[in-house]
Amino acid sequence: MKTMHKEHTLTKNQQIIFDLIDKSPEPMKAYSILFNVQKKGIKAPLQVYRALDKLVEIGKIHKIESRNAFIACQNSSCQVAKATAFSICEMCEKVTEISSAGLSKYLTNFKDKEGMKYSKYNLEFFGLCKKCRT
Amino acid sequence: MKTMHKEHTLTKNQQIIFDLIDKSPEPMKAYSILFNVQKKGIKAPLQVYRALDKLVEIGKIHKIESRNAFIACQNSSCQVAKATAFSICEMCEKVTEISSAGLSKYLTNFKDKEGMKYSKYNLEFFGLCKKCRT
DNA sequence: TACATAGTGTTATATTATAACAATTTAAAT
DNA sequence: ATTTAAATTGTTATAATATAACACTATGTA
Repeated sequence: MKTMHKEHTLTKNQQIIFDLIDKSPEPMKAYSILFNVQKKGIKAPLQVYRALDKLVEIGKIHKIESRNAFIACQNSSCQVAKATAFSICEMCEKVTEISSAGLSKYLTNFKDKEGMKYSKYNLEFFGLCKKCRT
Repeated sequence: MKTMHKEHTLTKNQQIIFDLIDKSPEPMKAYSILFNVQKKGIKAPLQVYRALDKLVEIGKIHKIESRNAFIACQNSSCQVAKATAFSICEMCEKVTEISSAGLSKYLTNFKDKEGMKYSKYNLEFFGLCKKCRT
């Protein structure tokens, strides 16, 4: 078997939208995506949101909740985990996905006061990126 | 000195909106807040959003980003920290603020690949609450 | 083939949030 | 007490984000 993950063959709309997000250096907002794919025949918000929903579901992209924006996954394990962490620069809005085994181990093993553990989480760190700090 | 924190005396609108959120057993959405305070003379979305912005800024409430909803702070240290963590039940939408010294210590000491540390973060855990698990 | 599931295209609308501007209140500093 | 700056308010309008509903089409699989 080549892989453990189901191969999600993307549909036309999903592929168009994924390609756009994937080559963007920064998170993209839904209506900016819409504007950019109109020449490819995707004309309505719902077409964009449906593709975004699916891409998020299968882990190809993530939503940056505090920014209502979408970024391509940098980390193959997200296809199964739904456990995400990002650093966000409050000056230039640069977003970087964090893939730290230590962090994810700590968070998946974290127990709340009732002893409950969580395999799904989203963590957003805020600060100034290297460039903006200098 | 009684306290280290500046006392933010809330204005009328801020107090009305804080009281409403504080006595709500669940996170409240902006337009639900608006509906509930109209009898008190707050008539426009902007009046609500302005109060919400201020209350978030001074740490009296927090925004649950994945739900676009607001919850009163359960944890006095938020007035200074802006470092928040929540558990969210995906079934009943119950939200609980997590205050764990261990977790906050781990996260504020966490270093990314470039050695960068972050004092501001927001973490949302997802799962099923005690009630919904049974 | 036939059936179920997922995806599409479309119109309309719901929900969340901010812009701009004039007036008023508050805090603090003379 | 008076002046001044900063914050808050009230208001109208509008921007930005997201979903409902419905008819139709494509795809995978039994």
